Amino acid sequence: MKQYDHKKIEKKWPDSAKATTGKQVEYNHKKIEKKWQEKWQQDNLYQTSDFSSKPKCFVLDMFPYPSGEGLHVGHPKGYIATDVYSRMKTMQGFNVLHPMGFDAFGLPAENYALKNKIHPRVAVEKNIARYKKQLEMIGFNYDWDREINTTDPEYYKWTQWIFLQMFKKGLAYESFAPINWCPSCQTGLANEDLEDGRCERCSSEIEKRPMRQWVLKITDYADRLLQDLDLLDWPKHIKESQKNWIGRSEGALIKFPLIDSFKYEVEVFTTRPDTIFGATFLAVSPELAKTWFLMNWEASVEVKDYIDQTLKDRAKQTLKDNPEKTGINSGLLAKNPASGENIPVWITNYVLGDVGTGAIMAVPAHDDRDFEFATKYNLKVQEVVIPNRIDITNPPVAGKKSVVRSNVHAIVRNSITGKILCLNWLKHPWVTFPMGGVEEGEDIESAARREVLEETGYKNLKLIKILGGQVRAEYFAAHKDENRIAFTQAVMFDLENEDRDEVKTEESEAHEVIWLEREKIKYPYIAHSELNDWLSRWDDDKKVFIGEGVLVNSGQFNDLNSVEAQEKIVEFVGGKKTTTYKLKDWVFSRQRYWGEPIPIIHCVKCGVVPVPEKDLPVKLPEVEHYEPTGTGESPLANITDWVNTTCPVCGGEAKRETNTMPQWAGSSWYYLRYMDPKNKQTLVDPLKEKYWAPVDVYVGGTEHATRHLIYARFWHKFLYDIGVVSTLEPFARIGKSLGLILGEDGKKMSKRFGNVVNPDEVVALYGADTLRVYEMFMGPFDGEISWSTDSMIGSRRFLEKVWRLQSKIDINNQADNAEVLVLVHQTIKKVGEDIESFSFNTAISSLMILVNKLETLDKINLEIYQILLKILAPFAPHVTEEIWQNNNFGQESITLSSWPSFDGDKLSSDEITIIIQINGKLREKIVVGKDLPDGELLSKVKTLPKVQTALEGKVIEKEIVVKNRLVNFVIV
RNA sequence: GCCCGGGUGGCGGAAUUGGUAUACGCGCACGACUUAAAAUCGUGUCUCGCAAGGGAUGCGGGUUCGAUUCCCGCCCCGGGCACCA
Repeated sequence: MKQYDHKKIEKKWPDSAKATTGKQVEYNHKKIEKKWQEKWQQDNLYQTSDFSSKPKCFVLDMFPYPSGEGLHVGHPKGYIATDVYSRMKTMQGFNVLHPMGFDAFGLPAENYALKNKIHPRVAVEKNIARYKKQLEMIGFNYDWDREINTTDPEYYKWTQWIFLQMFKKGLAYESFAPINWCPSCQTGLANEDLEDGRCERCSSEIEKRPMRQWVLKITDYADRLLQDLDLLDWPKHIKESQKNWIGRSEGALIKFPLIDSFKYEVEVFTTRPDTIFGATFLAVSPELAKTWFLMNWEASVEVKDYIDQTLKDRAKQTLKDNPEKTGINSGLLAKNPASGENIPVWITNYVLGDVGTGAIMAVPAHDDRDFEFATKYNLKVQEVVIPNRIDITNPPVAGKKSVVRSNVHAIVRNSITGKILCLNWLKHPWVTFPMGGVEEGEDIESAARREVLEETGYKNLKLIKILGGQVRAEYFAAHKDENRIAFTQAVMFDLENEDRDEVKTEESEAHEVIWLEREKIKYPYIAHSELNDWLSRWDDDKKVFIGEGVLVNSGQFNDLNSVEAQEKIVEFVGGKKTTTYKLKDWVFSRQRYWGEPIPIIHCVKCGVVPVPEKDLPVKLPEVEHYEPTGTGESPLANITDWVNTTCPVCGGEAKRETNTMPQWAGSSWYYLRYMDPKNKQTLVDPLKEKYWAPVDVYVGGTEHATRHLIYARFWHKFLYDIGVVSTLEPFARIGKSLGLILGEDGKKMSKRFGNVVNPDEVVALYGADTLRVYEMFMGPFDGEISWSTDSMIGSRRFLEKVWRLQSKIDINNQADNAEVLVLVHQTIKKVGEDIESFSFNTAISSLMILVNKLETLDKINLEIYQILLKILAPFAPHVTEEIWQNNNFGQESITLSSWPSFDGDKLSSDEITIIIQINGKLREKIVVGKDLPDGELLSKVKTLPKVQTALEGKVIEKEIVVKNRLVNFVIV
């Protein structure tokens, strides 16, 4: 394959290229881009003013975490998108806020500093400077006066302030429960920081460690976080992730009293109260069982040992493991509040202490895990819900009497041919298995054998298996003129030999015996609506029915639909409808140096005391050593000057809290600070907040779907509750999530794979405008796409074409080319709509189509060329600015010009191409005037030679005309 | 296992209130310019067929005058959750 020689391309744009009057100047991005970037800066072109008569638009990027490696070409993709979007919005007359800042606290920065033996503060400053330089090269329209940095004490003062407000409301609390501990990062982590039971940063296996932690009560907001997703214009998959993460499940709390001298009621949480009659034992977590010791439960030694051992194993086991289910009979009996039966209480490792109530009612017939356990320990399995099928080909007929029957289906297989024995009914359009009613006192297998013998004469059958429990079905039995409600079981046999008795005449007159291939055995060809149930049980022995159905063996609730029965049963057993969540409170302290100090003081006398607001910020002390201690204490604990303080309440001896906040603290509210970045009195001025909030468009990667985006929503809702912000949600819209740019090899761009492409090189080679156009054109914004420096040439060629069109401008050209005019209006419309919907790739494609068209003309109307420049400007601000100003198209920057509008009447031309189809196949095209009446169109079309040949000697059954689009002749 | 999203040329991809499938770009081939090459410009580029015409949007059915688009059943890929009761 031929490779472009980039060095040679570069020679084409030497730095020395000079403008010559009257002559075409070469497009030299090196000269143009730097010049305009400096000029824009000088003119404060991108300074945003608070308040304006214009409508506001807040466009936000997820701010970067400045790593030591600098930017690769994947990073700017999202920034380019918001830049394009915000530039268009500015031209459309909005007062746009498009800020940038840096999120720099946390482990990556600290680890980088440790590795390179420089102080994190110094490292962060250096990295930020590098990032800013790289960003500036691409020509973004940020208002750098509003830059923020989460590690700036003037910023984190307010992060600490929010924490204090939460503390005051009881939403920040100390916990001593076991938490996730990363032995490599030497810190506790939140649930959100894990990936498959490993540390999301370093992939170490996580241990459970009991230790003192600050925790934020995000669970108080679980329901609102879930509900208010409906208010958001976000991509489906992000909402979906949040939904899954919050993990709401509705069910009921039901009490099972113990029948024992140990008086206690075991409360269980279940999502399936309808199955309670099938609850044949209770399964209790060892964590819960252990608490019973405190209530004077006299357990046997074996039981105590089991509990201790299981708890020990659990501490060691990684979160991902699904160990073999074990358990022990506690010796206790509980009363099933629905059936009244006494059922055993088992202590098991498959019930978790921190989910629900730590105990479940086990329904082995309708839950895979309970079934597995019951099978292992030989516990009773009681079926209480069965599938309910209505025969759609033979539905019950209204007004006919209904008969309830107990039925059997016999599935007989010829063990040599594999074919299945069926009956072809002679007076009805049915094919069925041998079948019939089960007689009083008859077992299911005998009934099946009897039916096979009576109906087909075969007598030597070997039982293979009974296909699970009953299935309820409703159908109309035409041969008996009655509706049936049949409770049916199926029995499978192998035919041992062909020995066969004579069958009665009435049977042989009703149906003939046929043998069918297994592939033929499908509903509705086989007229049993239960068939799919049989088929799914056919090869699969373990069959637990977890679906919706009809209740059986459930006393007064029999025959009820299982979903409808839920509420009634909860009421019957005195249970309580309730809701649980997977979301856990946010473990908020880290035992590391580089984070916001938690503004709390521990006083010997007064206990936990918040730092008074006037003393904020609690600054991170300057230290020599900031390595993690590994003891579960933060490195700050060793800085005695800093740690030792006086209690703000009693003035006595006190120590500062030494844990720091997690990386996600600063980013949970940063968008608010952009509205008012320098305010010393308050987090954000309420008037400014009211003006700018909410963020109109937010852009960033999917990896933040369940952390940053949940945390920020949580903090925002809290700030709403205490009156700091005025909107329910922080980010109204996430247009599309940002798809990664992979390396040319299809792998994630990383130093490790040696596939990193640096934007500096690419900008030097092709220019920032080409980079911007290319990244937007590569593919759909939310798609994951491999980088290709070779493919960039297309975007460069496009900009060069635009550049060359300058020579064709003709002020006297009257723009009377109707075709071009239509295209221009279509392009204005499409580019505007596509940028709005983040479909940048198709916006550029339509710009290319316009440019290709203009290139075919000898002269270009000035106005049309200006329109082209304007709608291209958001993508390629430098080159369009250069052309704009060089030709004196305006006194000011093209950025300050207004977005062109399109004329709805000019979106289609007066001449329309109509396609002509014969039987739906394209046969001919014709150009006619717009809105030509159907009759005229048809007669015109029929004169076309191709149409005439096609229609010759044929009868036209139908003529379909779709206005301004097509004619279709249906012929025989 | 449950829940989302997706499958279209050699490649990135376009087109869905059902109406010309493969826009735009890359690549490739040929041609023009050039001593030559690069760049640039032009032409061609789903597939079978000389043509007429046929076939193709993961697979199999269905609805329709007409299906990439809607319905049913599968297969595969990506993602979220997961002993969550």
